[in-house]
Amino acid sequence: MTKADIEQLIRDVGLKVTAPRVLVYEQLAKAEVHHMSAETIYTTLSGKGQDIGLATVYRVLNQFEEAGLISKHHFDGDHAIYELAHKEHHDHMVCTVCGAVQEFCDPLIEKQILAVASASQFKCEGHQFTLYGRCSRCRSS
Amino acid sequence: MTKADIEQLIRDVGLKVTAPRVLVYEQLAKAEVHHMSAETIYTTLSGKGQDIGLATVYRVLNQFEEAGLISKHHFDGDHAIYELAHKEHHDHMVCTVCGAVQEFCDPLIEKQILAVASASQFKCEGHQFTLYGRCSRCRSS
DNA sequence: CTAGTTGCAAATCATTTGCACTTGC
DNA sequence: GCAAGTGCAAATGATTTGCAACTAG
Repeated sequence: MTKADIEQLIRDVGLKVTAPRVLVYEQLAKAEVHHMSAETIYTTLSGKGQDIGLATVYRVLNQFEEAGLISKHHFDGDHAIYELAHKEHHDHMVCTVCGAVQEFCDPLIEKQILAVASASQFKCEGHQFTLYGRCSRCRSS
Repeated sequence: MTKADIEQLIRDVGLKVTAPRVLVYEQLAKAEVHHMSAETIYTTLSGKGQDIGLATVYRVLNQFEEAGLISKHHFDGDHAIYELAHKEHHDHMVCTVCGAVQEFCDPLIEKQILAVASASQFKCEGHQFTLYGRCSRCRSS
């Protein structure tokens, strides 16, 4: 995804194209770290010499979330984690040792969710499903 | 469950039996509201004229959680919700309108979790699974 | 008696907001 | 030019902690 693509995306959701917005989006788009906290995004950008404020990072993230560009998760009780919104739904496996986040999607589970909800007359509008444990790299430690 | 049972439970996990501890446990054991926040527990007890501090409620809840007597959830990003620890594992459906919490347990989903984890060489140690939507009472509103 | 508990107030921590200044269009 | 966006500092809200007074065993 080029910088021009990002700018267009921001324009498309009705926001002005500004340096902080492009920077935050680029950061989240970077392959290695799809899942980041506001603080991490801020310190990473700030560390690269970018003149950006933490409050702005939070504001931009909230605007992006409202616009549907990104999604927000609360894997632990503390800070929120953000990721670019994918088209396809997916859930997460979070490593309690190294903090790595892997995505997965299981059709059988998705199907069962509907069954469970309808059995309780519950109108399900969304769900949050996270597995906690040790990723392949941290299994032995 | 009698007051004596509660006192014994507290003693069993190695804590002194004190008024705040018994009060908090009793409150969580009350049938109607199995899921409560620290703040709610505090105001409820406090409103009944009990001399208890909010900080103590938090401390007691944390001690109970460490002792395995209760479990803690983060249904939204904000305040934590506590409930007595049941023997059987279960997940939750949270009503986004009235805040009601229903429990459910689906063996098929539990089974799939293991399958998904092992497919990714992930050593699953726990999970958090919450459905958000409208409960039967709030479906129409 | 004395280590564990408590209540209160002050301290944290993540996140939000007020405000004067700056910038996109 | 002006509304929208920004940085900073101060405000917030949930939770934690320091500390002197209190109580269970």
